[in-house]
Amino acid sequence: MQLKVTSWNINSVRLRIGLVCDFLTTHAPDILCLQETKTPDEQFPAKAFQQIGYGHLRFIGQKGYNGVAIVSKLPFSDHEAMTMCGRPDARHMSAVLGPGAGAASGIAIHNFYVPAGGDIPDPELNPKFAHKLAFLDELGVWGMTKRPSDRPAILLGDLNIAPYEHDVWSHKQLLDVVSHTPVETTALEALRADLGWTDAARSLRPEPEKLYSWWSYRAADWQASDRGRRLDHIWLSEGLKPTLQDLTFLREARGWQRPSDHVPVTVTLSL
DNA sequence: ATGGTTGAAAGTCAA
Repeated sequence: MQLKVTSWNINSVRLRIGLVCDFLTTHAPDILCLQETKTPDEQFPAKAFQQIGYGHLRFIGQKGYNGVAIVSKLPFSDHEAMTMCGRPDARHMSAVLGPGAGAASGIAIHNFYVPAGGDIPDPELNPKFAHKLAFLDELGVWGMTKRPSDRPAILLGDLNIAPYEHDVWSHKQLLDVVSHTPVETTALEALRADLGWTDAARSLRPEPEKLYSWWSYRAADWQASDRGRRLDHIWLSEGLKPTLQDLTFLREARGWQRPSDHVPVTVTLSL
């Protein structure tokens, strides 16, 4: 079977439920992982997903900030929302595909929303940046000590870091801009490599090709200036690496009516 | 060096 999984920072799932449903009916991933849903659980638009064939939902949200969701055609056997950095931030949701998911059963999906980190790249001066670095530390500790290593897994989400030179429009100009500073990029790369994850995007489309998943709302013309960054990632555990068939950044989604500033990133696995 | 836009929310904070 083929398994299609999408990660998308939606920047309010209620505001963009129409776009999300259009995306699902057109591209039909088996699983969609959302970040920045900005929606308390009692207001999550579950029915809209259920009506178009996505009957298996796991979400955790807050009023106005953060929030993650896993929306799936395939059933789960288990799920968990980890509390990160001791805060009620709703920045993680995981689910394990259930026995009814065919060859995909047993695969764990980990959906993360890493803190953006504010503007000043100094943990002494900026508590948001300190929080981001602490979150990355905790992610590394979780990967080393808590994640079952015998279970195939996909780690994805808005990691808010563009790790490589060609993950940003100008490596030199962004070296002191939060999302591309050496302290962040080395921390992310270390925890990815040390834990044996494969970066799906760079596995199929290596540097120096430019790859972006986010373009600022502040650009006068995002398409013309094309000052993007690759902040959204899909990582595969060792065993899933040979199953990777395809990867797509849906750049056109940035040009939709009232778009998110992030576009959907999708992998297709052949199981 | 600064400003530019968006969302949730109802003045500002976060991104």
